[in-house]
Amino acid sequence: MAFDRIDRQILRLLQEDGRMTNVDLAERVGLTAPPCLRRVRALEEEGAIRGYHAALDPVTLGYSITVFAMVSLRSQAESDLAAFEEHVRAIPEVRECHMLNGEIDFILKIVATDLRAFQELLTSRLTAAPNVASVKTSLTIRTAKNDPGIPVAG
Amino acid sequence: MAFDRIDRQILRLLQEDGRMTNVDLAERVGLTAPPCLRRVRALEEEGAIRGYHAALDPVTLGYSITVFAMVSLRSQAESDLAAFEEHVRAIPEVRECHMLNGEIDFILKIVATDLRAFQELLTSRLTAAPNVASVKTSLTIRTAKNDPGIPVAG
DNA sequence: GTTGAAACCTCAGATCC
DNA sequence: GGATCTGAGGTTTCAAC
Repeated sequence: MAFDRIDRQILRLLQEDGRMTNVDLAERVGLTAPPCLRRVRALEEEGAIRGYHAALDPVTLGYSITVFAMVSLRSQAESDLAAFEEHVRAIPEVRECHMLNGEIDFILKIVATDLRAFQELLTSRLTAAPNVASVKTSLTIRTAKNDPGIPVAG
Repeated sequence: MAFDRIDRQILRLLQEDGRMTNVDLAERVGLTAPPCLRRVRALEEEGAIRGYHAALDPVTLGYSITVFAMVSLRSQAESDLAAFEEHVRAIPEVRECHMLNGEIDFILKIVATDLRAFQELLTSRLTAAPNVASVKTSLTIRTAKNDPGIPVAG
């Protein structure tokens, strides 16, 4: 999987605007439509492009709260780690769950409609989960940067 | 801005698949194409839909490292907070920067191609930034869940 | 093996009801 | 919200480099 300059341009442009038409995209990268479309399909099949998503505005849709939760478990046996991951995967308000090195085991990004809903989620579904030793939460005051994806040169 | 059941369906479907054609979308929500397109345009103009993005695979594109950095500043005066935000906004590897309540001032999500590149970024551009008191970093071992966006009923 | 040209067919967008 | 229409874009086929 080696990406040439045109592939990287395609990836960068589609990361910026996922609904760009193929003819626009082709023009921007200096190709005609058919070879451009073939490259896009190839990038999708190779897994370089995982999907396309509309970015919704949380606040407009009623999700005014974003919280980061640092979770430590009592047991770090693989089966216990996996069980916790499975548990949070089923909670729609938990959008991200990353296992970390160091003192804390997981960091979670959680969204909620308001503080009350978050407290309810925290106490009844997170702190109360099996094997959870401690949960430290931090409310997001404001978000200065929130770019999905990764840097792409080209 | 009140969203009815069809609006929420549209939002949910476009969050799942941002390249769905309007005719597909219309069929799924039980409308014909023109009114469906009018709703989508309205949702875009109201700001409920902020944009569309291809989700790229970090590992395939050479970004094998994801790190969370907890940053504390020496001064929390608004001008100093804003200066720090401006500083990290210009670093492409810093994808997210959220101001938090509590002991730490900011949490950053950072991607890097490898550990060496991350260490370089950390020491030369983050720890060395003006007004930074401490930076604690945690490497992501694995990511159990990473859903962009928010829960949408419908 | 990848590009480009042409054909076809579906979709987006505008208009009107 | 739905029906109709037109022009534009997506997609396939095939020839050429």
